[in-house]
Amino acid sequence: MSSQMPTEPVLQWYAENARDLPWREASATPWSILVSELMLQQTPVVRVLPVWREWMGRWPTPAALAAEPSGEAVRAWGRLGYPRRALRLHACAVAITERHGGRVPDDHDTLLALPGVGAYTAAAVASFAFRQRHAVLDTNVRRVLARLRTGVEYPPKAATRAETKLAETLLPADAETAATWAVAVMELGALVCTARSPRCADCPVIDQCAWYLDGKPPYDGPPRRGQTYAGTDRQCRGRLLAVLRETSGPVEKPALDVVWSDAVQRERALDGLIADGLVDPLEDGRYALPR
DNA sequence: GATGCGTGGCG
DNA sequence: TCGCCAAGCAT
Repeated sequence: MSSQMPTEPVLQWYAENARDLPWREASATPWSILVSELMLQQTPVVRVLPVWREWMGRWPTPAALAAEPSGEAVRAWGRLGYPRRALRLHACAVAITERHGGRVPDDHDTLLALPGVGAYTAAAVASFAFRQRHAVLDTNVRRVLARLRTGVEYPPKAATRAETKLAETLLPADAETAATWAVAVMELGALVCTARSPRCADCPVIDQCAWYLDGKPPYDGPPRRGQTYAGTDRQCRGRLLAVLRETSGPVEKPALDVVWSDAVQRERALDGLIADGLVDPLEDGRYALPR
């Protein structure tokens, strides 16, 4: 006999405990869901909420965003981090407007071809917006499955074939149920089966959790990545771009120079921002957000 | 497959 | 305090 499936208890838990997030409401559109997914890449929900609301009020359709300079998307991105995502979202809006009649595509492979849309985001939009049956493997789901079925505290750094197969095995046959299951497992990982201090007492499937039943053995693999930040090019880039975001028009070079003392690193970071299309060097020597 | 890419909150 | 972590993607 196969082991007990976690589907029903997780679905019931979700029905009773899901957060009221605006991109989950019935009024959410495929576009608003796509925007939320790009913003949520590596960024906590609480920080995304206000920016997402502003974006939806200002750019309710892909065409509305596509009509603006990409720099406006970068400016409105605020301090969400990884501002290349703003550029990619703008490029998404242009592609959707020009190639897909202004409608977010509902096909997984077509979604995958959009800028900034990888395996996770394509599956998430197909599932959440179009109620299709896809394995949606984000960091939350990977952690839940690692504990529940594999019996380890954390999943491997990079998603493996085995994880995908496992996720597909657990996917309910019915598409609508699968779509709810996908968001439910993700929510379980976000609220209960958390990385640092899991709230196992509140878990609806604790009775079948391989990790818990084995006494919650601590993580045993290679050291998990520690990304230093202070003094890095990333921090420098952030400082430079912040100046441009907070200024309405182009800025003079000295306005950029004052935010980072190491000139070599500063120039390298600025060149990187220009190469990424996040900063536009004007002919008069000033710098601006891109058109 | 390993790296680079922001930002801020929390244990 | 400070390392870890947060709905990844592109190269």
